[in-house]
Amino acid sequence: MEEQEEGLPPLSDASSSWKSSANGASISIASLRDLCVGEGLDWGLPGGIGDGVPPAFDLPSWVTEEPRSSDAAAALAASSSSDERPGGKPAEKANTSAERVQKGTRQPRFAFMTKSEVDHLEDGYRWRKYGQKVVKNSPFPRSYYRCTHSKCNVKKRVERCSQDPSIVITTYEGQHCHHTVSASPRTDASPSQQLASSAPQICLPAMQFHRNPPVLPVIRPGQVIGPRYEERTSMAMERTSPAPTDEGLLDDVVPSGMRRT
DNA sequence: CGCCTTTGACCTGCGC
DNA sequence: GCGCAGGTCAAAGGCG
Repeated sequence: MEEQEEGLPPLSDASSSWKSSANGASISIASLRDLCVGEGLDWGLPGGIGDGVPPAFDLPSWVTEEPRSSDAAAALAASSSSDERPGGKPAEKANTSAERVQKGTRQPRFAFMTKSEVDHLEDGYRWRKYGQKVVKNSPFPRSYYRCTHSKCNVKKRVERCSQDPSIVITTYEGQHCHHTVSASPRTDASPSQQLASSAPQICLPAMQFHRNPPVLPVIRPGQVIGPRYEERTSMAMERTSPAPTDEGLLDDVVPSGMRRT
């Protein structure tokens, strides 16, 4: 993953975020490509959906479709090798590493950086927490969620940035096979009402970026992103001038009924 | 009662 | 082969 440093844009203008009108949480998006660098976190933000930030480099193909390298394949395979083992019984797991890799590489993954005090961000879908793990070099546990939709195997991981506890990192993996949250019997509110009443909110099932992936400038480790972004945005999920290519994207990922305009 | 979170155990991959 | 780390399972308990 050494080549990731090539062609990276200056950091100063590389931002894209939304700010929650409810609690001021600012939301950014990063690529898993950046998440995978581990210790030397290079947090990417999609300039393509920022406020006028020009695309600086193209996403590697593996971010959205397949790994482009063995490292990426391994990373993806390792994290998603059990995607298709309902019940998690060993006998149901892929029998060979090749099979596991093949299964594991099909899930597009994207990450959001969110400046928020709450860990689990309402994004329009319903999630069930299935695990929590303390990760190395981070004082904060990582939580694992799965979409509650019966036929949807989208997962997401939520963790706090060890360098800035105010930042929540949400990594989506997979692609929703349904459009939006199915109203829970437990809640009286409609999905849009749930969205409207909960915050911070992100309405970007990021895996749908695979059709129109954003480009990702990078934030250096330790760089504080929150306040600066908050200065740049005013409303949650509201963008005054989406990039032309994002209009369709926004339409795709944020059902019109869910959008707050 | 159904859904959710919590949490310890287990599995797998990887590096040494 | 062993240990570590990440990811997942599943039982137990809580909550509305």
